[in-house]
Amino acid sequence: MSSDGSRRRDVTVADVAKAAKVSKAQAARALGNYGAVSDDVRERVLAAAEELEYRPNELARSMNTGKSNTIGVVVGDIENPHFGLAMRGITDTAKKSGFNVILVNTDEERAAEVDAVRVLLDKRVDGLIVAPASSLETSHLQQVRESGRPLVLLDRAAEGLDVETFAVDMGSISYESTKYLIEAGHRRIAFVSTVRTDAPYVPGMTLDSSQISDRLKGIHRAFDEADLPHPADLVRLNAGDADSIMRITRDLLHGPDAATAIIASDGLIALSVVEAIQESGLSIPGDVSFLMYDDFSWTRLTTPPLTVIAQPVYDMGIAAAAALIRQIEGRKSAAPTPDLVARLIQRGSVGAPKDADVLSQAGG
Amino acid sequence: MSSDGSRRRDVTVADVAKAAKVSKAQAARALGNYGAVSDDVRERVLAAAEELEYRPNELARSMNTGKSNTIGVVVGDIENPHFGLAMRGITDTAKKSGFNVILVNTDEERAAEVDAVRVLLDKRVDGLIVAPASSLETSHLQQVRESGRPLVLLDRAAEGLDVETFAVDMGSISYESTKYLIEAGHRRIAFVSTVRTDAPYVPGMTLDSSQISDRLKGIHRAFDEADLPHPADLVRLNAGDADSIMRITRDLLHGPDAATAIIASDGLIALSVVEAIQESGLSIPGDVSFLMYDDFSWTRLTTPPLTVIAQPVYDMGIAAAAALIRQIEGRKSAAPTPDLVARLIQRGSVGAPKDADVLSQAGG
DNA sequence: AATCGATGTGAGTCCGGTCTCAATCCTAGG
DNA sequence: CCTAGGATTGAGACCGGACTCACATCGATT
Repeated sequence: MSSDGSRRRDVTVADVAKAAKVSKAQAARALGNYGAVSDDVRERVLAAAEELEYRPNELARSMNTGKSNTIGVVVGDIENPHFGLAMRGITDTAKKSGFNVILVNTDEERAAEVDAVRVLLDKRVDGLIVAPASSLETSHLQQVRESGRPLVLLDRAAEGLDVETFAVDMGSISYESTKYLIEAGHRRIAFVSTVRTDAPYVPGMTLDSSQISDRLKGIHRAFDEADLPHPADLVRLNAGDADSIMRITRDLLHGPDAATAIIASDGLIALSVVEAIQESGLSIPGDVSFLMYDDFSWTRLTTPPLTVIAQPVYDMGIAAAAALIRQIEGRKSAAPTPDLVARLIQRGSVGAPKDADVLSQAGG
Repeated sequence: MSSDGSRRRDVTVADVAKAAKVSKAQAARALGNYGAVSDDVRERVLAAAEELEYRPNELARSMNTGKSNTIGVVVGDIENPHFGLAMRGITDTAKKSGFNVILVNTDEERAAEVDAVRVLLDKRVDGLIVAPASSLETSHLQQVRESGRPLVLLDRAAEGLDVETFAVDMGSISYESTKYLIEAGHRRIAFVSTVRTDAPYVPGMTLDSSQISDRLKGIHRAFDEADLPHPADLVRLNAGDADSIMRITRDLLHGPDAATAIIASDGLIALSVVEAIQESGLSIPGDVSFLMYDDFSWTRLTTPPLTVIAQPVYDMGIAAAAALIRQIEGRKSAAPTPDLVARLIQRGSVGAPKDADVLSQAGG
């Protein structure tokens, strides 16, 4: 079908052996560099291999070594730079140890994730890195464990699953950030996240995402500590596409009980929130303060530059891959897990609320 | 090593066959859904498979079908949202046809790319999508062709290689954009790119990247057509890390012959260029006009929003994957290649040059 | 009732490597 | 000169499915 002969049968050890006039076993030994081979044979085999442009079939090799030198990575959305960067950390690390990476995107759908894990297992990857869409329904991850293949989690934890997890401590950074906002005078602090829920938010409800639960707990803790009521009405989940996020934002900014600060749960949300704020003709931080998760480069270019919560995403990718590979190779944990801490980077998007007095009265 | 028994041997057809008290062949037929199998046997086999939690070994299957249902993707930098988005298009399309994607990042190093291609071929991927780091040195891609395995190119063309390529026509969009800048009064239009060269830029020199050559040709054409000299001194290649880009930008903005407009070759460059402009205390477009490739969401959030050249990156990914899969499945090109055209999106970062008169005199 | 084609079925081969095992070759020690 | 023991070597099993082939089985045809 294609221009030249096309389906040239691959050269195999047997072909090389024949060309070098030795047995298949000897050729395999010379090529695989194992067992005992005389210099004479080795030379002839290697020459023949070179001549025939022999390339070992990794599939066949994997089949009886049981190792594929491949790791599977399952993420929600590779289009999100958060994962793009983590992926970079993973592939960089994998390459160093001679591993390849199969990437599966789940669109944050649990069904897709279950499927992805199954397919990767069927493909006999040596291990899996998963950023679980749900922290609660983890039976498919449990199955990975049962299959005996190494698994590490990225970005999010999974309930009741004894697995190495590489994510930052969301509770403490959320607490810290909220405290920062409260100290700046904010009482009406909104939190916008894509996490899906069946019911509307009520404090303490069980959420699918450990990340988001932890962040909410952090917010809660900061409010409790300041002896202030936690404005549960400002927690907006189920923020899906750009339109819905903009609608939510407009809603938050509207009315007498408007939010004075908004925390965007990720970079994608941030884009739409900021856009909606700008479209409303409001200024940051004059009218609304703004805080977002992930320190993307562009956050320095807006006017004002945005105050962000930086997560060591690249390092998380590296750490996850390193740990997984260590497990695959059956080595004991040598280096302790590097501490993956998030940092609040104060730039220009957080200020005092416009009508601080009115609000503090309403709050107290 | 891990909590429970760990290395449980995988369940094979033979195991299922034994449990169902039929021959391995019959079990295989029932499971693989081919050949003739009586209802009785099928039932027993499926029940046994269920009971034993049988999962076919895709490796073994691939080995004698010769199909791995896997495609390899080789890109320069997955961290770059440009590729992140393309990757999304690829994985979405691949999944629909039951293909998995092995991703290799080359860091735009040709050596890494050569290696990546070899490894993927060894892994017996069914086809390859490559965004070649170099449009000139393409012998490794030629080898892919010779191996008979399908190959399509993404984002960049490769000299003298008869392969389906999915990229926008850089020449015309570059021409159009330059013309737009010239008509706005600009004569000193700078172009900043990461492309590596051994020698400093001279018009018409051979570049490693077809993309960049085409863009430069477009710029050239626009200048020629306007009967203006093309300011070759403002073409700045080898813009590597953020620091060097910022240095280049400061340099372009400095002195009597400063640039009045800057075109950033990609999103990463754009970030540093804009940052440098802002740091210099200059305003866009008051002091400098700015134009960049790729329409990332954040470009709408800066003040002013940035004028960009939008490329249908996601669609390019989809088209590339669809074409590759079509080739793999040996089907004839059904739908014609969708036209992948770039669009100039005028927002707020291009205006008239500050001292238009002075410059037009200098230009004419 | 003998024949024929359409199932059903099991034994065994093959894919392309890795690896075991027994046989053969060499060389140094006795 | 003979032999023990390590170095070489080739035959063949094996990994886990897919698939070929020869051999039943069985209802339908004439």
